Amino acid sequence: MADVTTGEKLLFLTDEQLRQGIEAMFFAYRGFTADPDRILAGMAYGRAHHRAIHFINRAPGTTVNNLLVLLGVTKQSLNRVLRTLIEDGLVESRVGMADKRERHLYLTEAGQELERKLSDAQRARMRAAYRAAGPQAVAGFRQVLEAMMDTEMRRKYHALKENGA
Amino acid sequence: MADVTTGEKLLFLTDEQLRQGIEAMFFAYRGFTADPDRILAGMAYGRAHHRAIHFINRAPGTTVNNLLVLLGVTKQSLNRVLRTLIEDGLVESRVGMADKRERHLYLTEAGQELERKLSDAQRARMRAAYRAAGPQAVAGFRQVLEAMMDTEMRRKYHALKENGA
DNA sequence: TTGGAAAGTCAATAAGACTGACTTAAGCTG
DNA sequence: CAGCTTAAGTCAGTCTTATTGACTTTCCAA
Repeated sequence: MADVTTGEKLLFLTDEQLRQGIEAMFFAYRGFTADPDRILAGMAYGRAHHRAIHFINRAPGTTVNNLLVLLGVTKQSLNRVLRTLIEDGLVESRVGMADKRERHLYLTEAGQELERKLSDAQRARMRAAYRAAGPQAVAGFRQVLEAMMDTEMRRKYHALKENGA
Repeated sequence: MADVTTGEKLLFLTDEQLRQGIEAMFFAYRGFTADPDRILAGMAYGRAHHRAIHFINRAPGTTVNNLLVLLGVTKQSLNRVLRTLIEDGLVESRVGMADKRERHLYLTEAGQELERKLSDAQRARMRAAYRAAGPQAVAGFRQVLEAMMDTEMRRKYHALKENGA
């Protein structure tokens, strides 16, 4: 019976429990993106723009290459998004001081305003979920999510936390 | 100071904490979909096919309309995916007994085999994350995810659980 | 000074989604 | 029975986000 691990652990590692976790992730992620998606639907922007804006706000001065890796997209993909954001005056691209090949990205006033609008909506939902579930649940939530990341992404996640802390 | 809620709750409801939660969701979801995506990349299928297969397996005999709402896509979108799956012999579509307008969807042997392959990979990651985080964390994880869903989706999530339990 | 890295661009392609319009078949209801 | 509604399926066109591949410009560094 207790061939793999303790009885307590066996209880929640059944296929059924794991499937429920998978479905919870699926449905929750839909909720997670729903509010920003709604806001962006009106403008000429999509989820890709939101992600770029989020991470530029989070790590101001980040380079294009940095952002590329963080978002997990190709240069060409990001460039299209970035170009419209720069043209529309939401993002500023400054030539690097030390290395002039690099471009450092910053949100303009207008960019920060949109960022606030988007993240306000997303944080409101997050806050409600956190409140409903309680502090202990939140700690567990964070632990499981972190364990679910690829090693490389976990590294980047922590790097961002240092930044914002 | 304690104007909104208790001190204990204030601690983890700072903007910074919420932002970290948002980023954790983003990075974890990437990990969550990475394994099935890799498997499907070789074949002519994508994430949309995976989702259809998952839910048909989960609720065998479900109707097209049911699946539509569950996945949150349009009829035309689902139909393209479903058509290829039926053509390739992974999904079977049976005319309804009670209502002949309805089509009930089932996985064939081949469909079940692919489902197993995909969900094995996804469950392996889930299992590893659950093990690493521990039982208490898992309970919290589930609570927060559930609180994050839209009401309608939470209803559907519970309906599926009844089904599979 | 030359090789390689960072950024940017052009072109072609694909998956996955959308709207809108329309057909077919079948159920329901007055 | 006639007529409205519902479930499914299809055709056509569009959009966003992503891809690969090829190429240029700029510039750092050995």
